[in-house]
Amino acid sequence: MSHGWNSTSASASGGWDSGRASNGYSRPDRGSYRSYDDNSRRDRKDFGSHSSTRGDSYGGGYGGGYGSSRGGRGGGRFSHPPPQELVKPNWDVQSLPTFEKNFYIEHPAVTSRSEQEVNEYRDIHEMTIHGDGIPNPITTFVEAGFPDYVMSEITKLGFEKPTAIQSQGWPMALSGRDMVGIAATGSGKTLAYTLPGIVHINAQPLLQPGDGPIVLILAPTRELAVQIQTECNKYGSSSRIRNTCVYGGVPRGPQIRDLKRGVEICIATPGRLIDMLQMGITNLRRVTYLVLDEADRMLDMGFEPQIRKIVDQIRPDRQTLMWSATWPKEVQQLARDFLHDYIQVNIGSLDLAASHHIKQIVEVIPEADKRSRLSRHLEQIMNQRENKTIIFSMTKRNADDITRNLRQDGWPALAIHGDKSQNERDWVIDQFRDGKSPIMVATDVASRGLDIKDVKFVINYDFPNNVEDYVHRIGRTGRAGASGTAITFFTTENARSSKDLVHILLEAKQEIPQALEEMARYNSRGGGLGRWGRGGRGAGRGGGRGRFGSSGRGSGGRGYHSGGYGDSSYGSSRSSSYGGGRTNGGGSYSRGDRDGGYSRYPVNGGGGSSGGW
DNA sequence: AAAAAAT
Repeated sequence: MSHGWNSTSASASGGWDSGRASNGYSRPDRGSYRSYDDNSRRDRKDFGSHSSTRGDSYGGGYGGGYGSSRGGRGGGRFSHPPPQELVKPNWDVQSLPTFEKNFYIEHPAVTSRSEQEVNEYRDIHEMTIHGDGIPNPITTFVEAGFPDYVMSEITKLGFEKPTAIQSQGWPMALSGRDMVGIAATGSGKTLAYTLPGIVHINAQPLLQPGDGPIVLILAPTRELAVQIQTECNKYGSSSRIRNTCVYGGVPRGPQIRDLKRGVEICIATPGRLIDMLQMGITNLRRVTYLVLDEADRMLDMGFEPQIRKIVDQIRPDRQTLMWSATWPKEVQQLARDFLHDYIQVNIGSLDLAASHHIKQIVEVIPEADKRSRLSRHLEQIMNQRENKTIIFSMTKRNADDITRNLRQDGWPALAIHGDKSQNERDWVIDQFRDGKSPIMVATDVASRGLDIKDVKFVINYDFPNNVEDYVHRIGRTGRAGASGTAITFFTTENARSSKDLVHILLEAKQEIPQALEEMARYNSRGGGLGRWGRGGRGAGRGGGRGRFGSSGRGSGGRGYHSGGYGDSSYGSSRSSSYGGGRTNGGGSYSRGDRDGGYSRYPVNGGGGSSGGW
């Protein structure tokens, strides 16, 4: 192919053969990846300035056969050849340049830890591991042995301890092994793979003209991709690691410019990346660290063909890290196809609602009552100090309708869904994240992966199509061990999900409204555990239950107090007192002054927030 | 019947 895909022609065009010696890079002894830190940073800085003067000077260096058609303008906007189908290269691993991927030097404190101590630590953090040769978890940042420039960022951000997924995931990832991590978003997953990624990058040859990224991170939604980029920016900047985020819905230009200038990290949603590859804007020949984030979601969204197409373009001896919130057999298959001899860590019980700290309230009501019921809930919620709320609807249209109604009623609500421009989507997320607008109405675009702090309430205005989505939606609250409340409107239309929902509530030891129980009893669909626990999707515990978690820890003991867990407000009394005609818990909210911002909400809970329910 | 994602 003209792409120079086979390694011979690739190295001829300079893409592969970036020769360490020639660019001044030399890897220090295996002693520690800490020690080459200074050296490589200096190099990167130098390169940085070189890169900024690049202009159109190295146009000819890459793209093989494309050179001539680009009319001599390096970044020419209209000079790309027509897209070409991607062909899977005939990988000959032997002839590819070698690369380093094992950087892990175990800290003495970690080495000296007894097996019992390690097991105890894993136990406390609800961690299960699968596979051979899994390194011990680290328990402090120091034990992870990150280079100083990473450490200083960690210190700067004021984290105290690694999260569970980080403490086990870092040594696994740093050791160069392929790995699977099963953990909810918000568990610190992003850092669990980006920091080792940065270490990986700093051990690779410096960027040469025409090089693609070293680290590729694939994510299912644009919002998630942006979220990941934000993390990368925090830690990559001090080591001059460049990244770009490639996703649809926004102009290609800036992304093309970034890719052509060269990046170490590329975060992408599949479609736009394939677009870029087909246009020959970049290539994946240099990728040696591949991350598939939210793998279950990507499969749910039908991305499998695209993912395969992309992964085909990456050398097979790469390091691959796959992350997922669940472990259904489709994801397992993907792991078998893309990973070699992988090791795995699961955090927490995969059982639903892994979230016993999320209070789940289900209200069986007629469709027509939803609107007024929502208002009442919001009156209560907005009286509280912490009141970030996501309202989920089934359709984009309904999301708009709900938002309009709320705004008419004076609530500061913003909507996000797939028909909004990317600009608006980003803006809405920002407003919501920063707490400038405490109510976000969303479709399932926001049901998974979004990691927004302090979401205290999730309201399922419409019940989702399936219980997996239900679980993911309610998982937007109660993040990182915080408390949260999910309120779900359930109508007779949803009866076919009643059994599944009852099962979830049972498992999470939540109250089950009688009406729901009856529906479940008379509704024959599914039988037994319904979709859950059949070993198929969702909880996907391979063979029945108990593979991770619920049989042992997780389900029973931890921290569930029937009643006043978390916020005092949603106490056990709510089901009886709620709806009894009370419309205003504390009296301080008054209707009618729309457009007044939301400063009218009491800022410190003074409005009697604990009275209502 | 719906949402997301490349246009």
